[in-house]
Amino acid sequence: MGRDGTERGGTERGGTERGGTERGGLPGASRREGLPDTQQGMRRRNLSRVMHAVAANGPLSRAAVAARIGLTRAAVSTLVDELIRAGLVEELGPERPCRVGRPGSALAVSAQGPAGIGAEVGVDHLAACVVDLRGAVRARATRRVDNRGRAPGPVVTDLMSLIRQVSAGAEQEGLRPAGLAIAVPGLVARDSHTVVRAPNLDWHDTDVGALLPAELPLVVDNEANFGALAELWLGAAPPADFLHVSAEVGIGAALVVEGRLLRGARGFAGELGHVPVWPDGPKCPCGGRGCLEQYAGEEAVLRAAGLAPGADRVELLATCAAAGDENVRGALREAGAALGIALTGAVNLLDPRAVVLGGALSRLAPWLLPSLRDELGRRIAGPGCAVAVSRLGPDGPLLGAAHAVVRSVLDDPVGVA
Amino acid sequence: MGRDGTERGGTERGGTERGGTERGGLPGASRREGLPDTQQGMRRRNLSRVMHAVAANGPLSRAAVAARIGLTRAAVSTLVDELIRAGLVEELGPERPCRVGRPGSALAVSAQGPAGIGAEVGVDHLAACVVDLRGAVRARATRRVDNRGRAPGPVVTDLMSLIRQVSAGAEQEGLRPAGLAIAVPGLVARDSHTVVRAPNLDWHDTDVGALLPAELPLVVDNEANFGALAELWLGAAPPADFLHVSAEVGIGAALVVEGRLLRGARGFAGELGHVPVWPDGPKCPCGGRGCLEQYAGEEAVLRAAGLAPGADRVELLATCAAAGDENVRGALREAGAALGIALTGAVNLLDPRAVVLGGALSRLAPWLLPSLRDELGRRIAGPGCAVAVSRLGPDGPLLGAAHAVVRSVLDDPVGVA
DNA sequence: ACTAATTTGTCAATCGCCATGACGAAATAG
DNA sequence: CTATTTCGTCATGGCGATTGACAAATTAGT
Repeated sequence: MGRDGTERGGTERGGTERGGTERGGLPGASRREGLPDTQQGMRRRNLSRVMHAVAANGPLSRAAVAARIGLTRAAVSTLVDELIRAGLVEELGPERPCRVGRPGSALAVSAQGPAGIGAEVGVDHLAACVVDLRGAVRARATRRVDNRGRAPGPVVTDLMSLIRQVSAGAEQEGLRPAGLAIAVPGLVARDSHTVVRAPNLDWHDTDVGALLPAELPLVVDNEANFGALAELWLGAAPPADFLHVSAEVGIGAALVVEGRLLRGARGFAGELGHVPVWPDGPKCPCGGRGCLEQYAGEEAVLRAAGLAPGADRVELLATCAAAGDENVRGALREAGAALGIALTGAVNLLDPRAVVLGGALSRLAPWLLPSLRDELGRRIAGPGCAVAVSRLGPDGPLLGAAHAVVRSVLDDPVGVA
Repeated sequence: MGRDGTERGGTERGGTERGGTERGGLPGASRREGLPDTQQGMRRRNLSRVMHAVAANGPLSRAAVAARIGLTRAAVSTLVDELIRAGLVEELGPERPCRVGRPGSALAVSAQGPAGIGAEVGVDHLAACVVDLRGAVRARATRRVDNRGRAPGPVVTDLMSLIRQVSAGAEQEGLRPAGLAIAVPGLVARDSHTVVRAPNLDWHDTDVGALLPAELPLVVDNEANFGALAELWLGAAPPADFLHVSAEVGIGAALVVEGRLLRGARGFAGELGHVPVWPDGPKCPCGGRGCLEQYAGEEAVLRAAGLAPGADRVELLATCAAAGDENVRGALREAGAALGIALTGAVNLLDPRAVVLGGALSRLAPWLLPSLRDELGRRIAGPGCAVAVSRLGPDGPLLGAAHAVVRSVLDDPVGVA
């Protein structure tokens, strides 16, 4: 995939580099006070605005872009020229004249330019996909593997072969991989490629970046985070402030505030699974008692339902519940109630505009929602908070990862001219 | 005819008006996709950077400012000239030469320029103060009044007389009030001056702005929010990510993320007092059961301690506990444990770098902390989270309000002509 | 004491980027 | 066929930061 790899190798893109200035108490420590504002920065931001406008609002003429982002037509012309020369935007030809006046020439983000590669390490599958700048999935591959307790090396090797497969297919279509984002079911240290712990994989302090060939800019993050970003970018009517709850084996949450992900000081935010629900409840491996996972975690629900852990546990639960199994329905009802109690705390604390259930929860939503909404509605004063179910379901994290790369290109189109 | 109307009617684009219409920014300028990036904006941001650098890091020479913010000395020179002409920065004279080379001339933010007025409506007091650009409190006035159940009109009238008193004093010293910020013990709707509800004052949907002469730019916000900002700006070794917990009558929290306050979609974030601790506990006026306030709220603690509500309840608790009253100590121990459980959820969810106890909690911290830390430490896996006590104590909200005005001047120095 | 070295603040010249206003081009309306 | 409207581009200008040079003020070295 290294056709133009050198071109992008130099610059660090994708926002991870920013911020985080150590606010050490010492006066001499904080050297830089934010980055200086120079004309190049202005240019970059305006290029980004053009990209976002064109990417988000279909084909657009230069004049329409200018009106939308508040610059003059002349300025937009030069910006668009630069983007076309960089292969990020292409001219589709004259617009259909529907109003009086000369028709503009339609612009769209390139379908041949850079593309984002998303990958996912699940507990029992691996997946990879390629998404182009327009947001279309151009290639995709999945493989069922039980990764429980498997060493990181072989897992990443397998994943890499999937990645090579999809990116080879994409390159044949003229796409150029611009970055790789990997979703993992575990905690990832902030601004790093290190999986601090992934209980279901039994990984600890694993530097995923060190296991991969350093061909592309890499991002590694929690699957719940990528799932939330997918909901933000691809969801039906996305509010910019919501709490995304997902469950694979553990229960994770991701909070989106003003269109940005809240990661926490160390990157560990979103551990909804270990919020205390019944403080004197059963012991939890985390050290606490009565954590949400003891009531709504996969294992707890299976046990309460009287089912043995099988191959596809979530599907098993769903089919049993759909068939009317009262044990299963009761277990899901209880899980929903526990979720509702934990979410009450979260909603009181964060005032999101909505709570979105993703991942396995979206599959089980029909049986979780009544008791969840009941607890939430009873306990929360005031206007309350909408509870919605994600359309994306289990695809969220993978799509979110690929789109994260695409967004990083939109955010800074001119990595290197 | 319709220059805008035709544009809208003709096209068939699926009007995806982005949700973020109500961006909190001061100037209207709500263009379609964020505001355009023009040279004036660059100038404004760089003026702001100079102001922040000079304000934060003591007297500084132009060269030092340039090195710190990454601009050239020449550019900083013109920026500083403009700030001096505007009366926001003043030249203190030649620096003491400690290194080789020509000594610079020290710059500091003006002590005679604009100043921020902070005011506070407490349940049993009113206060106002004036803070200059250097952060010094230049005037201050407090008055003990029992505001419980008093109508907003008279309360605001009394507060206004305090405000006039301090601002008259400040004007005699050459200060010019640049804005007014009022801290109230209740929920304030986002980007408004309306107190949606303040249970202890018995205010509902009260537009404080309408009760005040519109002399100055006004900000109204929750006292917990201002307290957290005070901690951020004035605290000992302030991390940029922390959870500030304060209690006056209710229990409020404010979350600071990357140096910014998280307000929530409606501005109601931080309702820690109504996080469920024991889901089947006693009923709470909010509608829930077993909310934190039922265990750690002022009333609950007084009841558990066997004390009658008196004049200064917090002080009463503190003196009894200090005297060794076992009933009081036990009540505070229980309250601390409940706080610890609620904070476990919050910390798991948000991963702050620290939890800071402010307001009345800082006074009672010696008796709350042991059980609080115990619960938190037992339940939270991983690196845990520091628990600190605010130095500011009850002064936090008032100082935070005044400083909020000062910060707004630093953030946009030329806006205040 | 005198010179060399270093740092500061400022000035003139230049470059980058966007705004302005005018123009030809391409469509519709009458 | 002409008037009107809108689009894209060009030349010009303004604004803001950079570059490079210089005088001023201080320390270091002999």
